Amino acid sequence: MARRRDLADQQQRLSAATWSVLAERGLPGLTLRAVAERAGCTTGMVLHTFADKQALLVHARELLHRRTGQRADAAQAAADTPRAALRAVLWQAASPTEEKREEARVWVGFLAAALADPVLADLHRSYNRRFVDRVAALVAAVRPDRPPADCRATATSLVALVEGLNALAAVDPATYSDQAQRNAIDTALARLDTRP
Amino acid sequence: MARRRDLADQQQRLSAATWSVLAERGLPGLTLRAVAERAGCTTGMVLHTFADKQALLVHARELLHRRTGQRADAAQAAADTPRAALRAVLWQAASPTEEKREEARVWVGFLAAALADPVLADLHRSYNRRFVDRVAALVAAVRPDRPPADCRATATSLVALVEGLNALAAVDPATYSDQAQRNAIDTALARLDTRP
DNA sequence: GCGTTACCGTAACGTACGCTACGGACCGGA
DNA sequence: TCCGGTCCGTAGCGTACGTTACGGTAACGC
Repeated sequence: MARRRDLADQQQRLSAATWSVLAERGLPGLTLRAVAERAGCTTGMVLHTFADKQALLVHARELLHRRTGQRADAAQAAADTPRAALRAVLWQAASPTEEKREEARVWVGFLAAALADPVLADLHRSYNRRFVDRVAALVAAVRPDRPPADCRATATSLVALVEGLNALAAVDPATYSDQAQRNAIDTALARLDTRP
Repeated sequence: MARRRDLADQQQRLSAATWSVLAERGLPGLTLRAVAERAGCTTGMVLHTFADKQALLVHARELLHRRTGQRADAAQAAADTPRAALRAVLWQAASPTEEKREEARVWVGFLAAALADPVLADLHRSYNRRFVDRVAALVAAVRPDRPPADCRATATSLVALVEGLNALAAVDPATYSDQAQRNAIDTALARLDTRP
């Protein structure tokens, strides 16, 4: 036996480097060389940690999901009412900080990549549906009187609104300012009260 | 003098080929060779018509805007009331047909490209703001009693919802079915009645 | 009809990509 | 201390990209 490495740690660091490059240079700028440079190693090490570029992409996509999922968990747990939880989850999905704008850019990059990569498309669908499920459960908690199908429709609509705000704010933060985003979400949420 | 060519026609045909490749292979698959093959010519002709690849991209982006703009014009003109016009414009922006799904894919591609290309980012902002202006004017026509700032906020929210639906439906048409999209838009529009 | 000129196909250049083969470096065990 | 195996940096392969240079070709004016 000899030299042992922390595989998980390397994967995480390389995923973070991948993400950083994605956010900064966009999808076309995401090359193994750029990732290696950002991570402070060589392409050899990158391809010893991940079998190929697609494996790296998949792992970075999972990392993005984990980050947003954890933040959603935290927002949900910190709220004391279902209504506050729903609002907190949607607000955190919007992008008030620079860090989350970066996430939004990466998200858009992966969305575009999913259009041509079936594996990434599967991941996107899976993660997005999980997000819809989460929101639908919260909507059902806020309005237990509504049929589940209604809650699900409302949830898909809310998710589309939030992701649309995120995507548009990534390119035009002036038009889709933080305040505009929160305003849009709150207005959409107000419908939960006024309708039967 | 000698051989004259129809520059505008060539630009249009090459833009269409660019768009077709974009929709089918995504942004990474958009190469000058692929465009030339799709257009039935060579890369030499492509680069005699457009100075470089970016010029081709810019022209294709303008073409996308022109198509969606024309369809919005038609939808708006065919409606007899402001409310019907607003609904028609938003519905046509959503993607009920395969042709518009293609447009949605191209739109997502250009959105991602805009994250790394300042020129495309400028174009995106310009076109998107024009769309927001159009929707805001329609909202103001439906509810003349509301202050313009309110109409604009509602418009940005509606645009974010529509573009979010488009983007998500491009990758997951099962979850974001045509009916789900129209349902979401109509529900958002219903707010125009119920609120003061 | 013929020369001139605009036009475009051909071919290739330089670059950067994903990926691989190989050899040295490093570390745990004896 | 030395051995053996694991690990990773180096170098380079083949490919495909954007772009360019050049020569052939087709059309217009005279």
